[in-house]
Amino acid sequence: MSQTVARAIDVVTLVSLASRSLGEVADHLKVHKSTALRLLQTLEEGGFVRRLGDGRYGMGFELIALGQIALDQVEARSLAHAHLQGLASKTGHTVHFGQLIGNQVIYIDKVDGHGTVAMGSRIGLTAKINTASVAKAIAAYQSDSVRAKLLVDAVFERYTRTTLATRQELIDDLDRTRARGWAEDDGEYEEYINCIALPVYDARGSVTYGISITALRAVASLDDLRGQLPLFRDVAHHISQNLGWKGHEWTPPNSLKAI
Amino acid sequence: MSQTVARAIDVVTLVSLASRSLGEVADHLKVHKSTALRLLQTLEEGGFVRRLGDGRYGMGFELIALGQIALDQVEARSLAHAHLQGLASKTGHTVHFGQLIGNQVIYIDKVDGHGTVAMGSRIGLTAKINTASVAKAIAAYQSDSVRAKLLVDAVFERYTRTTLATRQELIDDLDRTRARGWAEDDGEYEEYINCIALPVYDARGSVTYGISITALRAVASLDDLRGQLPLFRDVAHHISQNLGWKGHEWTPPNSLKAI
DNA sequence: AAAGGCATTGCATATGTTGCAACAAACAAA
DNA sequence: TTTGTTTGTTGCAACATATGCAATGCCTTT
Repeated sequence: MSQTVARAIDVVTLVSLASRSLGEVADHLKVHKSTALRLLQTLEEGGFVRRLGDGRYGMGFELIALGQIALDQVEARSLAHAHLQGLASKTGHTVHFGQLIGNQVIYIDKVDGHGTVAMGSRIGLTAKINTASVAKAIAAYQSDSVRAKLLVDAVFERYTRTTLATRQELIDDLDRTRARGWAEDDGEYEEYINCIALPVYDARGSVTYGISITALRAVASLDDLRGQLPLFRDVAHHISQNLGWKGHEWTPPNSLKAI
Repeated sequence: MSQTVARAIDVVTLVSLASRSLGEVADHLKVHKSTALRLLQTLEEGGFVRRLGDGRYGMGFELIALGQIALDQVEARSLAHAHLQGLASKTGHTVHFGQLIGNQVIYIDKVDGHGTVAMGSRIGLTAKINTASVAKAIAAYQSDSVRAKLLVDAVFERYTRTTLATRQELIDDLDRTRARGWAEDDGEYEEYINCIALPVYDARGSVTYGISITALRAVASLDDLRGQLPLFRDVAHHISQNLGWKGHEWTPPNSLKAI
Protein backbone atom coordinates (compact mmCIF):
# COMPACT_ATOMS: atom_id res chain seq x y z
CA MET A 1 0.00 0.00 0.00
CA SER A 2 2.64 2.48 1.04
CA GLN A 3 5.97 1.45 -0.34
CA THR A 4 7.98 3.79 1.85
CA VAL A 5 6.38 2.69 5.07
CA ALA A 6 6.71 -0.95 4.08
CA ARG A 7 10.41 -0.35 3.51
CA ALA A 8 10.70 1.41 6.84
CA ILE A 9 9.18 -1.57 8.61
CA ASP A 10 11.48 -3.84 6.67
CA VAL A 11 14.45 -1.82 7.89
CA VAL A 12 13.38 -1.94 11.51
CA THR A 13 13.00 -5.69 11.27
CA LEU A 14 16.35 -6.05 9.54
CA VAL A 15 18.10 -3.97 12.13
CA SER A 16 16.46 -5.93 14.94
CA LEU A 17 18.32 -9.04 13.85
CA ALA A 18 21.75 -7.43 13.93
CA SER A 19 23.22 -3.98 13.56
CA ARG A 20 23.67 -2.86 9.95
CA SER A 21 25.64 -0.27 8.06
CA LEU A 22 23.99 2.15 5.67
CA GLY A 23 25.28 0.16 2.71
CA GLU A 24 23.89 -3.09 4.04
CA VAL A 25 20.48 -1.55 4.53
CA ALA A 26 20.55 -0.10 1.00
CA ASP A 27 21.55 -3.47 -0.45
CA HIS A 28 18.81 -5.22 1.42
CA LEU A 29 16.16 -2.82 0.16
CA LYS A 30 17.75 -2.79 -3.28
CA VAL A 31 17.67 0.99 -3.33
CA HIS A 32 20.28 3.70 -3.63
CA LYS A 33 22.28 4.53 -0.53
CA SER A 34 20.86 8.02 -0.41
CA THR A 35 17.35 6.59 -0.29
CA ALA A 36 18.27 4.27 2.54
CA LEU A 37 19.97 7.12 4.36
CA ARG A 38 16.92 9.36 4.32
CA LEU A 39 14.77 6.51 5.52
CA LEU A 40 17.13 5.72 8.36
CA GLN A 41 17.35 9.37 9.32
CA THR A 42 13.60 9.56 9.67
CA LEU A 43 13.48 6.37 11.69
CA GLU A 44 16.28 7.66 13.87
CA GLU A 45 14.40 10.87 14.51
CA GLY A 46 11.46 8.81 15.68
CA GLY A 47 13.66 6.67 17.91
CA PHE A 48 12.95 3.48 15.99
CA VAL A 49 16.59 3.01 15.12
CA ARG A 50 19.69 4.58 16.60
CA ARG A 51 23.26 5.03 15.56
CA LEU A 52 25.69 2.87 17.41
CA GLY A 53 29.16 3.99 18.36
CA ASP A 54 30.64 2.70 15.11
CA GLY A 55 28.13 4.52 12.90
CA ARG A 56 26.06 1.42 12.25
CA TYR A 57 22.35 1.30 12.91
CA GLY A 58 20.69 -0.64 15.70
CA MET A 59 17.30 -0.77 17.35
CA GLY A 60 16.03 2.43 18.92
CA PHE A 61 14.76 2.83 22.43
CA GLU A 62 11.40 4.04 21.33
CA LEU A 63 10.74 0.43 20.33
CA ILE A 64 11.38 -0.67 23.90
CA ALA A 65 9.13 2.07 25.23
CA LEU A 66 6.33 1.30 22.79
CA GLY A 67 6.64 -2.41 23.47
CA GLN A 68 6.21 -1.75 27.17
CA ILE A 69 3.15 0.39 26.55
CA ALA A 70 1.63 -2.30 24.38
CA LEU A 71 2.36 -4.90 27.03
CA ASP A 72 0.80 -2.75 29.72
CA GLN A 73 -2.36 -2.55 27.67
CA VAL A 74 -2.74 -6.29 28.09
CA GLU A 75 -4.44 -6.15 31.47
CA ALA A 76 -4.51 -9.91 31.93
CA ARG A 77 -0.76 -9.90 32.15
CA SER A 78 -0.54 -7.85 35.32
CA LEU A 79 -3.26 -9.90 36.95
CA ALA A 80 -1.51 -13.16 36.19
CA HIS A 81 2.16 -12.29 36.42
CA ALA A 82 2.66 -12.98 40.14
CA HIS A 83 1.09 -16.42 39.74
CA LEU A 84 3.39 -17.23 36.84
CA GLN A 85 6.39 -16.25 38.89
CA GLY A 86 5.24 -18.44 41.75
CA LEU A 87 4.74 -21.39 39.44
CA ALA A 88 8.13 -20.92 37.81
CA SER A 89 9.93 -20.70 41.11
CA LYS A 90 8.09 -23.67 42.63
CA THR A 91 8.58 -25.98 39.64
CA GLY A 92 11.85 -24.53 38.40
CA HIS A 93 10.50 -24.74 34.85
CA THR A 94 9.74 -22.05 32.30
CA VAL A 95 6.17 -20.78 32.30
CA HIS A 96 4.33 -19.25 29.35
CA PHE A 97 1.10 -17.33 29.35
CA GLY A 98 -0.85 -16.92 26.11
CA GLN A 99 -3.94 -15.02 25.13
CA LEU A 100 -6.37 -15.63 22.29
CA ILE A 101 -6.61 -12.41 20.30
CA GLY A 102 -8.39 -12.48 16.99
CA ASN A 103 -7.40 -15.64 15.18
CA GLN A 104 -4.17 -16.17 16.98
CA VAL A 105 -2.65 -16.94 20.32
CA ILE A 106 -0.07 -14.40 21.49
CA TYR A 107 2.49 -14.98 24.21
CA ILE A 108 1.74 -12.17 26.66
CA ASP A 109 4.08 -13.31 29.40
CA LYS A 110 6.95 -15.67 30.04
CA VAL A 111 8.89 -16.42 33.20
CA ASP A 112 12.09 -18.37 32.90
CA GLY A 113 12.77 -21.34 35.16
CA HIS A 114 16.07 -22.10 36.77
CA GLY A 115 17.95 -23.40 33.77
CA THR A 116 17.23 -21.15 30.84
CA VAL A 117 16.08 -23.20 27.89
CA ALA A 118 16.67 -21.82 24.42
CA MET A 119 13.22 -21.66 22.91
CA GLY A 120 11.70 -19.90 19.96
CA SER A 121 9.10 -18.33 22.20
CA ARG A 122 9.18 -14.66 23.05
CA ILE A 123 6.61 -12.29 24.47
CA GLY A 124 4.64 -10.70 21.66
CA LEU A 125 5.12 -13.53 19.21
CA THR A 126 2.36 -15.77 17.94
CA ALA A 127 2.14 -19.20 19.53
CA LYS A 128 1.53 -21.55 16.63
CA ILE A 129 -1.30 -23.92 17.19
CA ASN A 130 0.62 -27.03 16.22
CA THR A 131 3.89 -26.21 17.93
CA ALA A 132 2.92 -24.64 21.23
CA SER A 133 0.94 -26.39 23.92
CA VAL A 134 -0.51 -23.09 25.21
CA ALA A 135 -2.16 -22.65 21.86
CA LYS A 136 -3.44 -26.21 21.91
CA ALA A 137 -4.88 -25.77 25.39
CA ILE A 138 -6.76 -22.70 24.24
CA ALA A 139 -7.88 -24.10 20.89
CA ALA A 140 -9.20 -27.28 22.49
CA TYR A 141 -11.80 -25.30 24.40
CA GLN A 142 -13.12 -23.17 21.56
CA SER A 143 -16.36 -23.60 19.70
CA ASP A 144 -16.05 -25.38 16.37
CA SER A 145 -16.24 -22.12 14.45
CA VAL A 146 -13.47 -20.41 16.43
CA ARG A 147 -11.38 -23.54 16.30
CA ALA A 148 -11.77 -23.57 12.53
CA LYS A 149 -10.52 -20.00 12.31
CA LEU A 150 -7.49 -20.89 14.38
CA LEU A 151 -6.78 -23.83 12.09
CA VAL A 152 -6.86 -21.66 8.97
CA ASP A 153 -3.43 -20.18 9.66
CA ALA A 154 -1.88 -23.50 10.68
CA VAL A 155 1.02 -24.67 8.55
CA PHE A 156 1.62 -28.38 8.86
CA GLU A 157 5.25 -29.28 8.70
CA ARG A 158 7.07 -32.12 10.38
CA TYR A 159 9.70 -31.13 12.93
CA THR A 160 10.12 -34.30 14.95
CA ARG A 161 8.85 -37.88 15.12
CA THR A 162 5.86 -36.83 17.25
CA THR A 163 4.88 -33.64 15.39
CA LEU A 164 1.18 -33.31 14.62
CA ALA A 165 1.84 -33.04 10.92
CA THR A 166 -1.68 -33.12 9.53
CA ARG A 167 -4.85 -31.24 10.20
CA GLN A 168 -6.60 -34.41 11.32
CA GLU A 169 -3.88 -35.38 13.78
CA LEU A 170 -4.13 -31.94 15.32
CA ILE A 171 -7.91 -32.08 15.59
CA ASP A 172 -7.71 -35.49 17.24
CA ASP A 173 -5.16 -34.14 19.69
CA LEU A 174 -7.37 -31.16 20.52
CA ASP A 175 -10.27 -33.52 21.22
CA ARG A 176 -8.08 -35.67 23.45
CA THR A 177 -6.84 -32.50 25.16
CA ARG A 178 -10.33 -31.40 25.97
CA ALA A 179 -11.36 -34.80 27.29
CA ARG A 180 -8.19 -35.05 29.35
CA GLY A 181 -8.39 -31.52 30.72
CA TRP A 182 -4.90 -30.41 29.75
CA ALA A 183 -2.67 -30.24 26.69
CA GLU A 184 0.59 -32.08 26.27
CA ASP A 185 3.55 -31.56 23.99
CA ASP A 186 5.68 -34.66 23.79
CA GLY A 187 8.62 -33.23 21.89
CA GLU A 188 6.39 -32.25 19.01
CA TYR A 189 8.41 -29.24 17.97
CA GLU A 190 11.81 -29.81 19.55
CA GLU A 191 12.72 -33.43 20.22
CA TYR A 192 14.18 -32.66 23.62
CA ILE A 193 11.50 -30.34 25.01
CA ASN A 194 8.13 -31.24 26.49
CA CYS A 195 5.36 -29.18 28.02
CA ILE A 196 1.93 -29.37 29.54
CA ALA A 197 -0.64 -26.60 29.33
CA LEU A 198 -3.93 -25.69 30.95
CA PRO A 199 -6.82 -23.51 29.83
CA VAL A 200 -7.55 -20.33 31.76
CA TYR A 201 -11.04 -18.85 31.88
CA ASP A 202 -12.05 -15.21 31.56
CA ALA A 203 -14.94 -13.38 33.23
CA ARG A 204 -17.39 -14.59 30.58
CA GLY A 205 -16.46 -18.19 31.19
CA SER A 206 -14.64 -18.66 27.88
CA VAL A 207 -11.14 -19.99 27.55
CA THR A 208 -9.28 -16.92 26.35
CA TYR A 209 -5.95 -17.67 27.96
CA GLY A 210 -3.61 -20.58 28.39
CA ILE A 211 -0.70 -21.33 30.66
CA SER A 212 2.07 -23.83 30.09
CA ILE A 213 5.08 -25.37 31.82
CA THR A 214 8.03 -26.22 29.62
CA ALA A 215 11.06 -28.32 30.46
CA LEU A 216 13.91 -30.10 28.82
CA ARG A 217 13.08 -33.78 28.68
CA ALA A 218 16.42 -34.44 30.35
CA VAL A 219 15.37 -32.29 33.29
CA ALA A 220 11.73 -33.35 33.58
CA SER A 221 9.93 -36.01 31.56
CA LEU A 222 6.34 -35.59 30.49
CA ASP A 223 5.42 -37.83 33.41
CA ASP A 224 7.30 -35.56 35.79
CA LEU A 225 5.36 -32.60 34.43
CA ARG A 226 2.10 -34.49 34.87
CA GLY A 227 3.09 -34.92 38.48
CA GLN A 228 2.98 -31.14 38.82
CA LEU A 229 -0.64 -31.03 37.70
CA PRO A 230 -2.20 -30.54 41.15
CA LEU A 231 -0.12 -27.43 41.75
CA PHE A 232 -0.47 -26.35 38.13
CA ARG A 233 -4.25 -26.65 38.15
CA ASP A 234 -4.38 -24.70 41.36
CA VAL A 235 -2.41 -21.84 39.83
CA ALA A 236 -4.47 -21.83 36.63
CA HIS A 237 -7.62 -21.76 38.72
CA HIS A 238 -6.41 -18.81 40.76
CA ILE A 239 -5.55 -16.89 37.60
CA SER A 240 -9.00 -17.59 36.17
CA GLN A 241 -10.52 -16.23 39.34
CA ASN A 242 -8.33 -13.13 39.22
CA LEU A 243 -9.50 -12.57 35.68
CA GLY A 244 -13.06 -12.48 36.94
CA TRP A 245 -14.15 -16.04 36.33
CA LYS A 246 -17.17 -16.81 38.46
CA GLY A 247 -17.41 -20.42 37.29
CA HIS A 248 -18.13 -23.36 39.48
CA GLU A 249 -15.73 -24.06 42.28
CA TRP A 250 -12.88 -26.14 41.11
CA THR A 251 -12.82 -29.80 42.04
CA PRO A 252 -10.12 -32.25 41.06
CA PRO A 253 -11.40 -34.20 38.07
CA ASN A 254 -11.20 -37.98 37.97
CA SER A 255 -8.37 -37.93 35.52
CA LEU A 256 -6.21 -36.22 38.10
CA LYS A 257 -6.89 -38.75 40.82
CA ALA A 258 -5.57 -41.44 38.52
CA ILE A 259 -2.10 -39.95 38.48
CA MET B 1 13.35 13.60 5.58
CA SER B 2 10.68 11.10 4.65
CA GLN B 3 7.27 12.56 5.19
CA THR B 4 5.44 9.27 4.86
CA VAL B 5 7.59 7.46 7.39
CA ALA B 6 7.39 10.38 9.79
CA ARG B 7 3.61 10.20 9.52
CA ALA B 8 3.70 6.47 10.09
CA ILE B 9 5.70 6.94 13.27
CA ASP B 10 3.30 9.66 14.32
CA VAL B 11 0.41 7.26 13.85
CA VAL B 12 2.03 4.51 15.90
CA THR B 13 2.65 6.96 18.70
CA LEU B 14 -0.88 8.31 18.49
CA VAL B 15 -2.38 4.86 18.60
CA SER B 16 -0.18 3.90 21.54
CA LEU B 17 -1.94 6.48 23.69
CA ALA B 18 -5.42 5.20 22.96
CA SER B 19 -7.20 3.32 20.21
CA ARG B 20 -8.28 5.49 17.29
CA SER B 21 -10.71 5.31 14.41
CA LEU B 22 -9.63 5.92 10.85
CA GLY B 23 -11.20 9.38 10.93
CA GLU B 24 -9.39 10.35 14.10
CA VAL B 25 -6.07 9.32 12.61
CA ALA B 26 -6.78 11.27 9.44
CA ASP B 27 -7.73 14.35 11.43
CA HIS B 28 -4.61 14.11 13.52
CA LEU B 29 -2.38 13.88 10.46
CA LYS B 30 -4.46 16.48 8.68
CA VAL B 31 -4.68 14.29 5.62
CA HIS B 32 -7.52 12.71 3.70
CA LYS B 33 -9.04 9.58 5.15
CA SER B 34 -7.95 7.54 2.19
CA THR B 35 -4.36 8.55 2.81
CA ALA B 36 -4.62 7.61 6.46
CA LEU B 37 -6.24 4.33 5.51
CA ARG B 38 -3.43 3.25 3.23
CA LEU B 39 -0.90 4.17 5.86
CA LEU B 40 -2.72 2.17 8.51
CA GLN B 41 -3.09 -0.78 6.17
CA THR B 42 0.65 -0.87 5.64
CA LEU B 43 1.32 -0.59 9.35
CA GLU B 44 -1.21 -3.30 10.01
CA GLU B 45 0.49 -5.59 7.53
CA GLY B 46 3.73 -5.07 9.42
CA GLY B 47 2.07 -5.76 12.75
CA PHE B 48 2.72 -2.27 14.08
CA VAL B 49 -0.96 -1.58 14.52
CA ARG B 50 -3.90 -3.93 14.60
CA ARG B 51 -7.62 -3.64 14.17
CA LEU B 52 -9.56 -4.03 17.34
CA GLY B 53 -12.92 -5.73 17.53
CA ASP B 54 -14.79 -2.49 16.89
CA GLY B 55 -12.80 -1.59 13.78
CA ARG B 56 -10.62 0.92 15.55
CA TYR B 57 -6.86 0.75 15.49
CA GLY B 58 -4.64 -0.19 18.40
CA MET B 59 -1.03 -1.15 18.94
CA GLY B 60 0.21 -4.22 17.10
CA PHE B 61 1.96 -7.17 18.62
CA GLU B 62 5.03 -6.74 16.51
CA LEU B 63 5.80 -3.75 18.70
CA ILE B 64 5.81 -5.99 21.74
CA ALA B 65 8.00 -8.52 19.99
CA LEU B 66 10.46 -5.89 18.75
CA GLY B 67 10.54 -4.25 22.15
CA GLN B 68 11.48 -7.56 23.72
CA ILE B 69 14.24 -8.11 21.18
CA ALA B 70 15.60 -4.64 21.83
CA LEU B 71 15.49 -5.27 25.57
CA ASP B 72 17.28 -8.57 25.18
CA GLN B 73 20.06 -6.80 23.35
CA VAL B 74 20.78 -4.86 26.51
CA GLU B 75 22.98 -7.48 28.11
CA ALA B 76 23.41 -5.58 31.36
CA ARG B 77 19.76 -6.07 32.06
CA SER B 78 19.90 -9.84 32.29
CA LEU B 79 22.99 -9.69 34.46
CA ALA B 80 21.39 -7.29 36.90
CA HIS B 81 17.75 -8.31 36.92
CA ALA B 82 17.92 -10.91 39.69
CA HIS B 83 19.65 -8.40 41.97
CA LEU B 84 16.98 -5.81 41.28
CA GLN B 85 14.27 -8.28 42.17
CA GLY B 86 16.04 -9.15 45.40
CA LEU B 87 16.38 -5.51 46.34
CA ALA B 88 12.75 -4.78 45.54
CA SER B 89 11.49 -7.70 47.56
CA LYS B 90 13.77 -6.99 50.53
CA THR B 91 12.98 -3.28 50.72
CA GLY B 92 9.45 -3.41 49.36
CA HIS B 93 10.24 -0.34 47.25
CA THR B 94 10.37 0.16 43.50
CA VAL B 95 13.79 -0.29 41.92
CA HIS B 96 15.01 1.32 38.69
CA PHE B 97 18.05 0.45 36.65
CA GLY B 98 19.40 2.94 34.13
CA GLN B 99 22.15 2.86 31.56
CA LEU B 100 24.11 5.70 30.04
CA ILE B 101 23.80 5.40 26.28
CA GLY B 102 25.04 8.24 24.13
CA ASN B 103 24.00 11.48 25.76
CA GLN B 104 21.15 10.08 27.73
CA VAL B 105 20.25 7.73 30.51
CA ILE B 106 17.71 5.07 29.57
CA TYR B 107 15.66 3.03 32.00
CA ILE B 108 16.57 -0.53 31.09
CA ASP B 109 14.82 -2.25 33.95
CA LYS B 110 12.26 -1.59 36.65
CA VAL B 111 10.93 -3.84 39.39
CA ASP B 112 7.86 -2.73 41.28
CA GLY B 113 7.80 -2.82 45.05
CA HIS B 114 4.86 -3.91 47.14
CA GLY B 115 2.65 -0.92 46.73
CA THR B 116 2.67 0.13 43.11
CA VAL B 117 3.51 3.82 42.85
CA ALA B 118 2.27 5.72 39.82
CA MET B 119 5.42 7.12 38.29
CA GLY B 120 6.31 8.57 34.92
CA SER B 121 9.10 6.07 34.56
CA ARG B 122 8.88 3.21 32.12
CA ILE B 123 11.43 0.87 30.65
CA GLY B 124 12.81 2.33 27.44
CA LEU B 125 12.17 5.95 28.35
CA THR B 126 14.86 8.52 28.98
CA ALA B 127 15.58 9.31 32.61
CA LYS B 128 15.88 13.08 32.73
CA ILE B 129 18.95 14.29 34.52
CA ASN B 130 17.13 16.75 36.76
CA THR B 131 14.12 14.62 37.59
CA ALA B 132 15.50 11.12 38.08
CA SER B 133 18.00 10.18 40.72
CA VAL B 134 19.39 7.32 38.61
CA ALA B 135 20.44 9.87 36.05
CA LYS B 136 21.98 12.06 38.74
CA ALA B 137 23.92 9.13 40.18
CA ILE B 138 25.37 8.38 36.75
CA ALA B 139 26.02 11.98 35.76
CA ALA B 140 27.82 12.71 39.02
CA TYR B 141 30.52 10.22 38.14
CA GLN B 142 31.22 11.35 34.58
CA SER B 143 34.14 13.37 33.34
CA ASP B 144 33.43 17.05 32.89
CA SER B 145 33.07 16.67 29.14
CA VAL B 146 30.53 13.83 29.36
CA ARG B 147 28.69 15.64 32.12
CA ALA B 148 28.47 18.69 29.90
CA LYS B 149 26.93 16.63 27.11
CA LEU B 150 24.35 15.25 29.49
CA LEU B 151 23.51 18.76 30.61
CA VAL B 152 22.91 19.98 27.08
CA ASP B 153 19.54 18.26 26.85
CA ALA B 154 18.45 19.29 30.32
CA VAL B 155 15.34 21.43 30.49
CA PHE B 156 15.07 23.35 33.73
CA GLU B 157 11.54 23.71 34.94
CA ARG B 158 10.25 23.90 38.47
CA TYR B 159 7.99 21.05 39.56
CA THR B 160 8.16 21.29 43.35
CA ARG B 161 9.71 23.37 46.10
CA THR B 162 12.89 21.29 46.01
CA THR B 163 13.32 20.98 42.24
CA LEU B 164 16.81 21.70 40.94
CA ALA B 165 15.57 24.44 38.69
CA THR B 166 18.80 25.90 37.38
CA ARG B 167 21.88 24.53 35.78
CA GLN B 168 24.03 25.66 38.69
CA GLU B 169 21.83 24.04 41.33
CA LEU B 170 22.04 20.79 39.41
CA ILE B 171 25.82 20.97 39.08
CA ASP B 172 26.15 21.65 42.79
CA ASP B 173 23.92 18.70 43.53
CA LEU B 174 26.00 16.45 41.29
CA ASP B 175 29.14 17.52 43.12
CA ARG B 176 27.51 16.81 46.47
CA THR B 177 26.33 13.49 45.12
CA ARG B 178 29.81 12.47 44.15
CA ALA B 179 31.27 13.53 47.48
CA ARG B 180 28.52 11.78 49.37
CA GLY B 181 28.66 8.59 47.31
CA TRP B 182 25.01 8.41 46.41
CA ALA B 183 22.29 10.56 44.85
CA GLU B 184 19.17 11.72 46.60
CA ASP B 185 15.86 12.98 45.34
CA ASP B 186 13.97 14.80 48.05
CA GLY B 187 10.65 15.21 46.26
CA GLU B 188 12.31 17.13 43.46
CA TYR B 189 9.91 16.00 40.78
CA GLU B 190 6.87 14.80 42.67
CA GLU B 191 6.37 16.33 46.10
CA TYR B 192 5.42 13.04 47.71
CA ILE B 193 8.09 10.77 46.20
CA ASN B 194 11.72 10.40 47.26
CA CYS B 195 14.54 8.19 46.05
CA ILE B 196 18.16 7.38 46.54
CA ALA B 197 20.44 6.12 43.79
CA LEU B 198 23.88 4.56 43.48
CA PRO B 199 26.37 4.40 40.63
CA VAL B 200 27.16 1.03 39.10
CA TYR B 201 30.50 0.35 37.43
CA ASP B 202 31.17 -1.47 34.18
CA ALA B 203 34.14 -3.65 33.23
CA ARG B 204 36.23 -0.61 32.29
CA GLY B 205 35.68 0.97 35.69
CA SER B 206 33.38 3.73 34.41
CA VAL B 207 29.99 4.49 35.83
CA THR B 208 27.74 3.46 32.97
CA TYR B 209 24.78 2.34 35.04
CA GLY B 210 22.77 3.53 37.96
CA ILE B 211 20.31 1.92 40.33
CA SER B 212 17.69 3.63 42.45
CA ILE B 213 15.13 2.92 45.15
CA THR B 214 11.93 4.92 45.02
CA ALA B 215 9.26 5.23 47.66
CA LEU B 216 6.32 7.37 48.59
CA ARG B 217 7.40 9.74 51.33
CA ALA B 218 4.42 8.51 53.33
CA VAL B 219 5.77 4.98 53.16
CA ALA B 220 9.46 5.68 53.60
CA SER B 221 11.13 9.01 54.29
CA LEU B 222 14.45 9.94 52.77
CA ASP B 223 16.00 9.01 56.11
CA ASP B 224 14.36 5.61 55.96
CA LEU B 225 15.83 5.11 52.51
CA ARG B 226 19.26 6.15 53.76
CA GLY B 227 18.88 3.43 56.34
CA GLN B 228 18.75 0.93 53.49
CA LEU B 229 22.13 2.07 52.19
CA PRO B 230 24.18 -0.84 53.55
CA LEU B 231 21.98 -3.36 51.73
CA PHE B 232 21.67 -1.08 48.72
CA ARG B 233 25.41 -0.59 48.37
CA ASP B 234 25.92 -4.30 48.66
CA VAL B 235 23.51 -4.97 45.79
CA ALA B 236 25.03 -2.23 43.61
CA HIS B 237 28.45 -3.67 44.27
CA HIS B 238 27.37 -7.15 43.28
CA ILE B 239 25.88 -5.85 40.05
CA SER B 240 29.09 -3.99 39.24
CA GLN B 241 31.00 -7.21 39.76
CA ASN B 242 28.58 -9.14 37.56
CA LEU B 243 29.13 -6.55 34.87
CA GLY B 244 32.82 -7.30 34.97
CA TRP B 245 34.05 -4.59 37.29
CA LYS B 246 37.45 -5.56 38.66
CA GLY B 247 37.75 -2.47 40.83
CA HIS B 248 39.01 -2.38 44.37
CA GLU B 249 37.17 -4.44 46.91
CA TRP B 250 34.34 -2.53 48.38
CA THR B 251 34.66 -1.10 51.85
CA PRO B 252 32.05 0.96 53.66
CA PRO B 253 33.01 4.62 53.27
CA ASN B 254 33.05 6.92 56.27
CA SER B 255 29.87 8.60 55.23
CA LEU B 256 28.06 5.34 55.69
CA LYS B 257 29.35 4.76 59.22
CA ALA B 258 27.92 8.09 60.23
CA ILE B 259 24.35 7.01 59.60
C1' DA C 1 -37.22 3.50 3.28
C1' DA C 2 -34.35 7.06 3.69
C1' DA C 3 -30.58 9.36 5.71
C1' DG C 4 -26.34 9.76 7.88
C1' DG C 5 -21.92 8.06 9.25
C1' DC C 6 -17.85 5.52 8.24
C1' DA C 7 -14.68 2.65 5.52
C1' DT C 8 -13.00 1.49 1.03
C1' DT C 9 -11.65 1.65 -4.18
C1' DG C 10 -10.31 3.85 -8.97
C1' DC C 11 -8.20 7.44 -11.01
C1' DA C 12 -5.81 11.90 -12.44
C1' DT C 13 -2.76 15.06 -10.44
C1' DA C 14 1.30 16.85 -8.31
C1' DT C 15 3.98 16.27 -4.44
C1' DG C 16 7.42 13.80 -2.28
C1' DT C 17 10.70 10.31 -3.08
C1' DT C 18 14.22 8.56 -5.95
C1' DG C 19 18.77 7.86 -8.28
C1' DC C 20 22.48 10.20 -10.00
C1' DA C 21 26.64 12.58 -9.59
C1' DA C 22 29.61 15.21 -7.00
C1' DC C 23 31.55 15.96 -2.50
C1' DA C 24 33.42 14.92 2.11
C1' DA C 25 35.59 12.10 5.49
C1' DA C 26 37.89 8.23 7.22
C1' DC C 27 41.17 4.81 6.48
C1' DA C 28 44.81 1.87 4.18
C1' DA C 29 48.48 1.31 1.21
C1' DA C 30 52.41 2.99 -1.18
C1' DT D 1 53.23 12.71 2.37
C1' DT D 2 50.35 11.19 -1.56
C1' DT D 3 47.13 8.17 -3.63
C1' DG D 4 43.46 5.02 -3.76
C1' DT D 5 39.40 2.93 -1.57
C1' DT D 6 35.49 2.69 1.05
C1' DT D 7 31.59 4.77 3.32
C1' DG D 8 28.52 8.40 4.39
C1' DT D 9 26.22 12.84 2.92
C1' DT D 10 24.04 16.76 0.05
C1' DG D 11 21.78 19.25 -4.28
C1' DC D 12 19.04 18.63 -7.98
C1' DA D 13 16.18 17.08 -11.92
C1' DA D 14 13.02 13.27 -13.21
C1' DC D 15 9.49 10.52 -12.37
C1' DA D 16 7.32 7.15 -9.50
C1' DT D 17 4.43 7.23 -5.70
C1' DA D 18 1.50 9.00 -2.43
C1' DT D 19 -2.28 12.13 -2.47
C1' DG D 20 -7.14 14.10 -2.60
C1' DC D 21 -11.30 13.76 -4.83
C1' DA D 22 -15.44 11.63 -5.99
C1' DA D 23 -18.06 7.59 -6.22
C1' DT D 24 -19.37 3.26 -3.98
C1' DG D 25 -20.53 0.11 -0.46
C1' DC D 26 -21.87 -1.08 4.12
C1' DC D 27 -23.66 -0.46 8.42
C1' DT D 28 -26.66 1.92 11.96
C1' DT D 29 -30.25 5.15 13.03
C1' DT D 30 -34.51 7.54 12.34
